[in-house]
Amino acid sequence: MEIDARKMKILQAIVRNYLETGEPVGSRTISKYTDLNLSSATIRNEMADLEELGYILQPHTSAGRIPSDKGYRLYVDTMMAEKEQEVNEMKELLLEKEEKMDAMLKRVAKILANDTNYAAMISAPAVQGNKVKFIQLSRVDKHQLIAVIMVEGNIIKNNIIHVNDYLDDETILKLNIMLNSSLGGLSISEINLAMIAQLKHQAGVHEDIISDVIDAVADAIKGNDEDLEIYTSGAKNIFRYPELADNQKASEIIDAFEEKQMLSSLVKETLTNSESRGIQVYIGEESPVSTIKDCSVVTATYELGEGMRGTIGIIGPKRMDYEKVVDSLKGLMHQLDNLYDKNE
Amino acid sequence: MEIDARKMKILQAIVRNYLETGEPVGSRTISKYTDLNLSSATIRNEMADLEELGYILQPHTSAGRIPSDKGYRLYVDTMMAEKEQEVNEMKELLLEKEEKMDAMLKRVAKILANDTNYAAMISAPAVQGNKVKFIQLSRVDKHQLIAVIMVEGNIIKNNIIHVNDYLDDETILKLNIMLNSSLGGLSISEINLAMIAQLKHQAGVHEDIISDVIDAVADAIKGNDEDLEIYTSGAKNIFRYPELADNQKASEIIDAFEEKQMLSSLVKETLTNSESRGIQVYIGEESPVSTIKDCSVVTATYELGEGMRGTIGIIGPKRMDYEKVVDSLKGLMHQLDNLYDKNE
DNA sequence: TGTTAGCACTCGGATTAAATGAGTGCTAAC
DNA sequence: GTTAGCACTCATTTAATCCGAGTGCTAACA
Repeated sequence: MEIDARKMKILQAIVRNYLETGEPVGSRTISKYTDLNLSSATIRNEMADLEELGYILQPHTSAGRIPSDKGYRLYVDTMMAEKEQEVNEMKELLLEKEEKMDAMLKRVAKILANDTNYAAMISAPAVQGNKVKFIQLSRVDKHQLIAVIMVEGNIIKNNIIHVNDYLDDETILKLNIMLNSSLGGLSISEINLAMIAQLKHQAGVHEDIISDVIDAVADAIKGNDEDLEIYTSGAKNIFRYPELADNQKASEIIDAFEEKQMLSSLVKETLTNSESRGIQVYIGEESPVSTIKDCSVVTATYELGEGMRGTIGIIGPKRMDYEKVVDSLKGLMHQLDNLYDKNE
Repeated sequence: MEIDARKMKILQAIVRNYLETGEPVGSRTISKYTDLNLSSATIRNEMADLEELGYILQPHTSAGRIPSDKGYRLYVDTMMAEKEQEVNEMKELLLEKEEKMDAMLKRVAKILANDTNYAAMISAPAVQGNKVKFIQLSRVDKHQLIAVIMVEGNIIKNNIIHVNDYLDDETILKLNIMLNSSLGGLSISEINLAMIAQLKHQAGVHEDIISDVIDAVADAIKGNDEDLEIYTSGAKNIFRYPELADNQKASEIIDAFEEKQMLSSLVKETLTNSESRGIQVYIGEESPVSTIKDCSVVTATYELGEGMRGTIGIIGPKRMDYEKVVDSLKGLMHQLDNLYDKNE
């Protein structure tokens, strides 16, 4: 058996209705809901077929039908296809340039959560492949140096380096010149072992320090994989949806939101999956994070200049308003792009 | 009517029993629970008195009694008095020196939450009154300077300063010397307007920059009041306690945990209240944060070297195991102190 | 005067039973 | 292929009932 146009229409009606109400939907409802002008009996026949095909299911005998993951998937896919061309004009979110990246990200998450009534997360742009803009080594006191490293996108890292021997001003100056001239403008992938060996050689007796500095640089450029910074907002929104609000489930979801590294697998998956910059939808079990398998996740990849990519995500019940969420995310992606242009 | 020794013992028994079970406790239970050897009838009489005094209350007629906020308060106060001298030996929490302050704090919160089965929060040490250890201005490119400020306790702040005119190396060097010699070793309270005016005067045409740097320094030393950094862990633990786990309450508590600035009033209150370094208990409505008025909060102030004080807190149901929590916090405070000594 | 046994009474929560009604599958007629 | 009709199912709602923990009060006791 194949799914035909009419079945598709009925499926869509079922999904839409279920998104609204959260209640299983019956044949009579659908027969009034659609413009098909079919009796409930006919709908019932079609629904039986749809069930056999696995797109919908019955929570129990004599209840209406709800969409299965597969049903949601089909719905989302066709909806996304329709949205493909559509240039989206959403209301301006008033994103202004803010000095601090983290404050901005927190704000974005908050706006998104408020706007959609779902939970929102955003990952700080990973600076993978980013280029070194500025390096400086300074002496704080006898045994402490501080390394300041700035990479493209004005992200700054500091590392404290402990040294045994006192370094005089001249040596430090030399090291600084050396570091900047050899590493400035390079990205992590361009800094290879040969170069490091060369640097160490040049540094002579100070090769330990160079090695520490290089580590710091590497750290700054690649951004530690594990502690991808993730900001969240609106976790409390899950309590709006009874199907997520029972203790067991809520507890798991809240935990995922608090121990943010659980979400990082989601971010990673999104970043690798997205060819350039797509919107992705994970429905229920499809999600890489097992503790939120009763939720759906809609993610978007944003790009702040070359190479600086991050992920925005909306997490809500499976019956989330995919259409609205996709719109919101698209609008936001757009704005983040603009923001970067203005920033430069 | 006054509360006498026997009433006190009965109140303690009621509180303890309620902490364990979470159920209202009746006279019969208490008559067996205590070593007073009194019949339930006698206990009933005493309980009627305790109720009249406001230490306990009945959720409804023909239910047992539960402690009122006032009852908890009395219980906690007497318990704390007993603990006053007691030097506490708790199991080592394996706190090791970690390079990054924030990672350490997150870990402490996590340990605490796991250890107690309540929710935990910790605020980063506020650097109030801290002294400037090192200031450096460097040129990143034509129009960008970066100011690196390190204060005691190795906390580093970076500020990017935009300038219109190009500053040559010599000027920057001069500014650096000037800044370090005039501000080094001073705390915010010691940097006054006269000094700033003097600095600006010295800087001549570059007074704008000085002004920016001073701002950055002020920022670094005092740490912005609003964004006290707060780390939390174990929010999901609230679901262990049915009296907190209903949608409405859980939602509010979770929100407070996510929008951490709500907790900052708690931190501030704690820091100002604590003469030197006490443990404080806020029961129910006593808490400065209204959204967690169904919880109790136990806070401790820790000190990492002079002037760097932060707050650790445990948030749980009113029937929390105050004794254990106070012990845990005391142990942790102790360890944080040690940590600092080792760090230096 | 303080303590205790006994008893009637209260009331929330659990248990059970019945009623309700939304929704289904199937059949037969159009 | 569509539809009306009907018997059947079953989660949910409502009402009725029971149960028992716990109380307050009184009278007797030490």
